[in-house]
Parts: sequence; structure tokens; C-alpha cells
Amino acid sequence: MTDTSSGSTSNSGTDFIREKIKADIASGRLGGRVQTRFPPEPNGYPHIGHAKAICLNFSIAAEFGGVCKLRFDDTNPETEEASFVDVIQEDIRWLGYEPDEVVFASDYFDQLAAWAVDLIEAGLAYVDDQDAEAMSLNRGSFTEPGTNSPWRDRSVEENLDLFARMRAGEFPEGSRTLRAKIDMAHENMQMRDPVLYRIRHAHHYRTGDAWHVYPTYDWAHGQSDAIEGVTHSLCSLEFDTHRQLYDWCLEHLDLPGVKPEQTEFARLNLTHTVTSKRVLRSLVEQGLVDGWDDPRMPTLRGLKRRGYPAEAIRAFCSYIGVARVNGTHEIELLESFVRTHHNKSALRRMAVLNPLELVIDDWPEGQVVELDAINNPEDPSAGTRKVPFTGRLFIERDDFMVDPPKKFFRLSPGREVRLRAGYFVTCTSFDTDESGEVVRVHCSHDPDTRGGQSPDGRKVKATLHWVSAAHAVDTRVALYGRLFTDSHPGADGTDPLESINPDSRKVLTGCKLEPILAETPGGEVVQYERLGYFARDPDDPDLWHRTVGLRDEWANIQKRQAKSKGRPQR
RNA sequence: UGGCCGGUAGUUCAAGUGGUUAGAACGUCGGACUUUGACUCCGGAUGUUGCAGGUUCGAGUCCUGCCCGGCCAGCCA
Repeated sequence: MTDTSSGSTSNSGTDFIREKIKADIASGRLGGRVQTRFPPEPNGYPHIGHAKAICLNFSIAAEFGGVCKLRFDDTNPETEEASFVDVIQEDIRWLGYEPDEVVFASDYFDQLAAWAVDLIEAGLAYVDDQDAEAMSLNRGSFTEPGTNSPWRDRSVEENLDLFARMRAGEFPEGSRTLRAKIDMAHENMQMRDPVLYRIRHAHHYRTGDAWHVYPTYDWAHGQSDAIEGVTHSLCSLEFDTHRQLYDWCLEHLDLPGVKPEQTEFARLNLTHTVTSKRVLRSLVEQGLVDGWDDPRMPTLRGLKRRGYPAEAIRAFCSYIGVARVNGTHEIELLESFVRTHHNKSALRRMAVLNPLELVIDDWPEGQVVELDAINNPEDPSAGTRKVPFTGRLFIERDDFMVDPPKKFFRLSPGREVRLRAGYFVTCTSFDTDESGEVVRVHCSHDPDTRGGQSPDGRKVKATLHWVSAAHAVDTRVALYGRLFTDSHPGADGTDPLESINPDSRKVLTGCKLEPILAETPGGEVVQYERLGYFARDPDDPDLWHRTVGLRDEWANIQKRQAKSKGRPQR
């Protein structure tokens, strides 16, 4: 089985990235050093996809005794905000990682500009007066070479002057750019004189109004890596074609130390989930969810509120490893990691979601018995608790059937079951309302089975959870289904929002909790026995979220029975 | 349309320099155990390794062609 107790295990033990690092160490290229970085743009909430990159970068640094910094890639003042900087840092720490240092690409703006001047002086960069449209037109296509800009051969002096005036804010936005002079006929489009600087008279959340030009990703990223001493710059597959430019920039600058190298890996996709900032934002803005931390959101904050442990997320990320192929993991796999984790640590409690009254007719009037119940069979040190038992209880509606089908072995007329940690009870009769719905079940009990034991060795086929009616605490419980009905939302080119599941959340009211559950702190996850893992909302003590259900064999049987019923025999 | 990267059970991943019956997990099915139809344990099933050729004693691995998918023509990252 998989080790979920640490974030550094993998199913394969190795992968192409770690292989490369080992080879680099062996060759001595790195001078014995390994350094990675997590470089988010502060323009949104981290989600499960980011978790993969975070885990990868931080765990690789840890495995190789290296360093991993958190670097905010804040080169676009139009979309970035300080608030996201805080959120991202908090979420990384929640996930379980501590950056060796928190740095900002904007800290390097001076150095980056100085290098741009070097490039100009070397005749490798020029100021282009073309607007975006003209530039696009002249870039050519996949099959046709581009056309040189009419401004491509300006003198070094003129370029220097123009760039200085761009920086000084003399020109309107979009009127000029600084471009690398590479090759407008290059087969790699990224190499057709890429833009290094664009004019933006925007307020930057950190540098304020000091700058009127901002570096592009391609100009900032590799050099930031180099400044920090990053050895392995891990990024997602779509930057593959940028690697050539990444290397070009570094090669043409006078850099100390080893040159960082970029390696690409597939980003994480999950079924029934979307990891696009754009789509996540519209979910929030259109009110389709309650916010970035809605328990249905794949954001780290959403998962946290839902009750996903950071440890399980780390184990999952480690397990899936890295690949060069874009794929989609089944969300069930993530859920299985969540179950595995909670199974070991979550306290067992009893809660009835859809209550049905059960009266024990031969129970002594008014008698209350305090029963001992095991807190966690997987962890004896978790001890026991007292649960009050009386003659009037609530059981789950699903646990009683008047006319049970085959393989249903819970309660039905004449049948005996165990009430967990309580007594064996036998159904003697039931009451219905005028519409025929069962409103109450009557039982007799066997006093010798106290604690759920069977002194005479007789067996029952089912053990039910229950809550004493007189002691029950009422609450609301939110049940969640998939946020998207499509396994691959938007994959066929449609708007992912078209496949949003209108029933992704069902809030049950009047749920009955055993009394001790009132003491569970907000944010904590317990197991409601036989039902699943549930997280108490950190802000609303009267709300519980179903993190994930238990594996449910009976549900599978029902599914199969329904299927075979709708199909001709044989 | 050109280039780059890929294509291995239902799914996601493994299979040193070509070397026995291509493995694992999740899912699924069956059984054991059980004071959770959970957990745990045991077992079964599912593959023309995208297709077609070629090299070789031997190809998932190397070569060629084709097919399919992803990415690239932002002054986003």
C-alpha cells in the first residue's frame, strides 16, 4: 500500500526529473547544489494543480538536501494583487512546506533592466515602434517566416535613448516594445524577436509607480532563476517551446555561477474538476459557489474546508509522480488518499442524517444508560467515550425497510440487528402516517447484549448507528456531489460551465448528532460511523461538510440490482 | 498548414544500455474477517504496448512511414 505518512514517497521511486538531477549531481555540473523554486503569479488562489508543483519543487529540494524558494512572478501589474501574495503563502504553509525564502521577481527589476541595456549594447535587442497588430502580422506563421521590423536596425545609441525614455514614461502604452534581436525566420515562434519589455503605466502592488516598463515572463523568469541560483527550473509542458528562449537569454548575459536548466512536466488534471483560474474565477463571480473556499472548489482553501488533510494531498501528489504526458487523474484516487488518511486518525462518532424514530417498547421508562464506545478501532490510544442510550432513538431511514430486497440485511420487521455499542434489538412492528410512510419503528431489546456483545454467540447481519432522541444535537450537514457532471469539463471545446452540476450540494437539516459532537472544534474531521468523514465548518458550528463517503458495498449492490432490473434477463 | 512533445489494462503510471509468462495502484468482480456492508487480508478479470513495415536470434524499447492527442503565430504566465 502507499505510504501516506510522508510526502516524499512515490509509486515509482524515481522519475525523469529526479533521474536528471541525479545525473547532474554525478557530472558535477551543479557543484553539489540543488535548488528549485515555486514561481506563482499572484493573481489567484492556489488549487490542487498548484499543489502538485508545490510538492514537486519542495520535496525535490528536501530529497537532495537543496533549497526551494517561493518566488512571486509579479511581472504583470494589471492582474496581480498583494492579497494573493498572502493567500499563496498561507496555503503553501498549510500544505506543509516552508519556503527557504520568499522572494519577488519585482526585486530584480533593476538588474533585469541593466541586462537589457547590455543586450542593446551588444546589438541583441532593439526598440520596436510597431504596435501589437503590426507585430503580429509580421511574425509570420508556422509555415511562413516573419518579416523584420522596419525598426530592427536602429543604432545602439538610438535604442539606448529610446529604452531610457520608455522607462521614463515618455511614451504611451503599446506604442513601443523592447525586443530581442534573434531571428524572424526561426522555426520556433518564440524565437522570432520576442518582446522583452512592454510599456505599462500601471501601479504595481510592490514597486508602486516607479516603473513604466515591465519585463515579460520570458525575460524575467530565467534570469530570476539565475540570480537566485536555481539549478532546476521545473515548469509545465506548455513552456516547452520557451526553453530555447530561456537558454538564449542566459547565454547572452554575463552570469555568475551555473546556468539553471528548465525541465517541463505535465500539470495535474482531475476528472470532474477544473483547474483553470479563469473558470474558477467565474464560478465565484457568477455565484455558482460560495467563494474561493467553497468546499466544492478545487482550491487548497476549498479542499481544506471540505476536510481534505494536507498530508493526503501531499501523498497523492507524490504518488501520481511526474510525467511528460498530459493526462487526467481520477478524482476517486485523490479521495482514496483522503479516506486512507482519515481512517487512521479520525475519531468515530455516531450521527443520523435522515432520522427515523426507533422505540424500544420493553425499555424501562425513563432509563438512561451510559455506554462505552470505541473512539477509533485503528488507534487504541484514542480510547473510549460515553454515549447515552435510551428507549427512544433515531436510526437512519435507509437502515429500515418494510419489504427488504435480497441482500438487504439491515432492520426490517421480525429481524434482529445490533445497535452499535448498544444492544441487539428486534423489530416488532412499525407505524405509518396517512400516506403510508414509515414514521416509527418498534423494537424489543435483549438486555444481555449490552455493549453490543453476544454472550450466547448468536450473530446478526448488521450493526446500525443510532442517536438517543432525548440527547441528540440537531445540525445541518452538507453533502457534495461532483461540481461538474462531465468527467472532462470543457474538453470538447464547450464551456466547462455548461456541465456544472446543479445538485452539487445538498444541505440536510435536522440531522441528529451524538452529544459529544457538540464539542468537536471547527475545522476538525470525524468519521460518522458507516457514513463517511465529515468536517465541522470552521465558521459555522451548526454546519458539517461531508469530506468523502466511506466505500459503500450496499450502494454498489443497489446499483447493480437497478441495472439488471432495467435489462432483460440473461 | 510547419515545428516540438507524447501514445503501455477502464483510469493514471512502471517496465537500467533491446532479453523469460508487460507490472502496480485506483476502480471493478469474488472470497475471508469484522460490534462500521468501513478497515484489513486473499484471489480473479481486463492489454493485438496507436497502426503498418523494417533491423535483430529476440522490439514496449532501435529505424522508416502513417494515424491520433497536446503545445506553439499575447506587449499573459
